Amino acid sequence: MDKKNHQFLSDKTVEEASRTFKVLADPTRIKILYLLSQEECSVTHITEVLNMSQSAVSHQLRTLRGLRLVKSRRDGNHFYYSCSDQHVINTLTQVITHIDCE
Amino acid sequence: MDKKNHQFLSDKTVEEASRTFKVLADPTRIKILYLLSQEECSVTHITEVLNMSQSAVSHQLRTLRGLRLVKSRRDGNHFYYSCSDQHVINTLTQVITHIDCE
DNA sequence: TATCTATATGATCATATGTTCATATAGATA
DNA sequence: TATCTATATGAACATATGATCATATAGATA
Repeated sequence: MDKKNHQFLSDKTVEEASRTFKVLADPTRIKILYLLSQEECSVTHITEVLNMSQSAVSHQLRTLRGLRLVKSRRDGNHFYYSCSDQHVINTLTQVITHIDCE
Repeated sequence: MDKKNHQFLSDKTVEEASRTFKVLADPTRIKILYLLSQEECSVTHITEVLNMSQSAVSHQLRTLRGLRLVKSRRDGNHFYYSCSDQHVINTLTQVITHIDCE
């Protein structure tokens, strides 16, 4: 039971890290975030590009909004979404880059 | 439907990224990987440090082994585990560092 | 050799999560 | 104002996942 020079993680840190990775663990959210990292998009546009149901996209956007990873602005009947957490985007991009360069 | 200068992700890339993030999404695996990133550990040691059942730890190690994120060596009755995917460790460390510096 | 220790693993069960379906709503338009 | 369009959301359902329990196994030791 000798405690060495470890950096122990607090439960809070672990939970927060888990939360971050959980968001990125879903293929649909990966696609949405990657798309939004390149341009602001309306829900309809996301739906068309990803070839998904409007409902599924909206639900995922709600999740992402709840975690403050995306933000939206209204223009008439359209809502335009964009990324609002550069760190998460960086993490996503790094992993994708690493995968693609193999 | 105008396709702009997007980097589109292949399904394979998305799936692979998802797989990576899924592993890191579980608190138990975060703790195990972080511990192993600091020192090689026996299953018993992990079990004690993380205060978890031997079975739960073994199951997670099996998962991690299957994804080649950890490797093990035998010494008599003990199995010593260590990390074998530095990129995943880097990703984990970066996210944790970002969380802790806030 | 009988037993103990360290580890692995299959089955089961509860929980979490993502999609679909149906429906609600606000702004635009006829 | 009636209707259409874009988006949001609750309910229901199927699937995935992690922990536990019971048990198996190989090496160490009495």
